[in-house]
Amino acid sequence: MDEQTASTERGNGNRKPPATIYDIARLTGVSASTVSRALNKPGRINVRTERRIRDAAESLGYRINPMARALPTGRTGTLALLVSDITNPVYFDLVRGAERVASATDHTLVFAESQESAEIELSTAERLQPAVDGVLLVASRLSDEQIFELSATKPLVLANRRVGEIPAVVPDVTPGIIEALDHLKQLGHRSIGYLAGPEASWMNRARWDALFENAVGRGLSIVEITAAAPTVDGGASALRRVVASGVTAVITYNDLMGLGLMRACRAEGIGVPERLSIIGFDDIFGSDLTTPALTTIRSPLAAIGEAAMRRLLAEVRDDLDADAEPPLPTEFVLRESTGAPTAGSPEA
Amino acid sequence: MDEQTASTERGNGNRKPPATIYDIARLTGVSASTVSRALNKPGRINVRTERRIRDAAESLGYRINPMARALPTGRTGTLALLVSDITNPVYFDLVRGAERVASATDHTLVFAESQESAEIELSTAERLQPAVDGVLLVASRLSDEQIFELSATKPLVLANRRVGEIPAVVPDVTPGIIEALDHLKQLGHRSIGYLAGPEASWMNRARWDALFENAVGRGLSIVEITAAAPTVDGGASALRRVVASGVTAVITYNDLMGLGLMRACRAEGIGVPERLSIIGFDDIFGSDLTTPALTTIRSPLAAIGEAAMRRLLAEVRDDLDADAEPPLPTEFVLRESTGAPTAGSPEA
DNA sequence: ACCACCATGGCAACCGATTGACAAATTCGC
DNA sequence: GCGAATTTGTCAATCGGTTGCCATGGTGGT
Repeated sequence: MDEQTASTERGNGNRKPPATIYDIARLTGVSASTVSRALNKPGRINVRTERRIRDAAESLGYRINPMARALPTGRTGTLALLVSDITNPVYFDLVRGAERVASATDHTLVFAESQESAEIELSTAERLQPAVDGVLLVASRLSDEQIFELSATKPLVLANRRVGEIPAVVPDVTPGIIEALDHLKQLGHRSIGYLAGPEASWMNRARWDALFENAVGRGLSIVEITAAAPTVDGGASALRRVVASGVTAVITYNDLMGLGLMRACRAEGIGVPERLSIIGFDDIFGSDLTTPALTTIRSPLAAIGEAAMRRLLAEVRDDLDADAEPPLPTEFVLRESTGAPTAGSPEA
Repeated sequence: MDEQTASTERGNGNRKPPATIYDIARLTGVSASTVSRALNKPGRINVRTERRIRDAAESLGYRINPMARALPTGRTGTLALLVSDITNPVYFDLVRGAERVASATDHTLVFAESQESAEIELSTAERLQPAVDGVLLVASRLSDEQIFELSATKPLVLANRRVGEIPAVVPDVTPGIIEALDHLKQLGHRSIGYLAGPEASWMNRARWDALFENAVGRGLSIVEITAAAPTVDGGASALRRVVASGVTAVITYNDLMGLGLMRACRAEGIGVPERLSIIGFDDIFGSDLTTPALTTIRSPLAAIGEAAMRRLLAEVRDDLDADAEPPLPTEFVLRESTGAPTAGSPEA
């Protein structure tokens, strides 16, 4: 006794089934294959016939069924973008740049987050892979092996991480860091702290390494300070350790932590930049809205998103050129959260 | 004779074609249809056979091909989410809530932005529709007719907008607004401004209407002030008009504009909240990081995203219940950008 | 006139999975 | 022990497009 029969009677209502190439074929009196060619292989079919077919398609409101097309061709026309945390403003511009390139090339972007969990990241990537032509992993937390395996199945590109020979797009952190260090040195700072990001983050390593290298070269002392999480709260709760370390300036793994640190300073009555100079990383939305506005090292996020997506498209198309990647330098953005240390000359 | 070891010869290299149910069938000595049933219809197949098949699938690293499945069934297992602007932090939590529900039900979320253009929104929606089971339109800028048409093709749900009988999830703006107005009245404000959002925004209308209704009922005077854009810059550039209007407090269409207004005040030396009280809308990321921190009317964005996605899933499944939607009240969040007007009692 | 050649359109075999109909094998009732 | 009921698994059609190959007819060169 199943009432299943009257499926579309009530409720959701009456949706007209979408038109197919067979409908167009019937309407114009040609075969389906002719319709298919008229629509995709310009020139292959007589212009007048093609016109008729296009008109018929138009009048029927025809939209190609991407699934049906994907089956024989193997191309889905969609690309996946995986980030660790959507609510992290760092990815805004990156996502946006990627989206721009994707839609400019008539690709659909599927987007997912891994909630900072390597496990979720892996299962999500695996779930997505069969449905897309390629995957863009942003700041992946996976192990090198896992990434290699994923990359063996479908085209894969990394952003803000490097693994073996797998195509990757990463900014050059050095320029911004050099500027920042020079700036701090010139202000009179001698001892600098780095409020570190997640262990598993490749970018965290890259930043620390560049920082270390260049600080030492300039005769500045530098210490790594650990934090609970690369978030506002993580930055805030690290203040005690920062103070205890005795540094006069801190560079944080990202702006979120810088902002958190600043907030904690305010709560504790520690003047920024009088008693502590703070420099963030990334230049996310909002870092120029605080008081004082956050000095930071900007990553060219939109450009990274675009470049990574272009690289992925090349990979999908199996283009063998794609070498002319322009460099993506970071840039020091001077705002208000840095100043001379208290031991130096007093404010004018 | 397994030369498989040489995984990455050159270039993109040699990707092994993914396993199909036919591979499993061959390996286990049954037919493809048996494999299909073993994997999807628990109980339909002998348990021992099913076991063998599942093991074989596992060992081959089998992943179902969503395209191939979608063809006969008509179900793609993916849902589309369309927002006007990804870089608008307002959508963060909403997107996240939606994503959570989608992945909890094993659905893939496709995500796109319309860059505040109705035209792009329409074409994107049309492009996405054939590839998904349903569409979630957030704060759509389309006309009612266009939305009706889209909704005639596939299941569609609206968030932050209402059109006819189309399923929609919108917060109840009134509670937060009442609290905000009471708060301002109590501080001594008599004349309030509303810095308006986009003409085409349904939510802008809804907020203004509720504001107007309740302000009048409280004996407060209220004026609508237009702004160029619902952004930080739009808010900043509206400061002159705000000042000219003579109001002592402003409620802005969203936090972005509130933040912009605050920034402009700072640049002009206008004290907040001493000379102007500012209340935003939404409680986006960053609104508690400024100085002063922005008082705002919070929308339950994550809950909206979740509810909307649940509604969409019900729609897709053709569930006929789905009436028990809990209300989604806004909430007043008191921070530091509001205070007594200068004409009132001086600060203690 | 003869033939090569090109433009045009149709036929049919896929792509990978689903599912109704049915055959073979097994179990059960009496 | 015989037919009936129930499992268990196979066949073949189908979803909507794509594409290699072939058939047809017209054109032009010599």
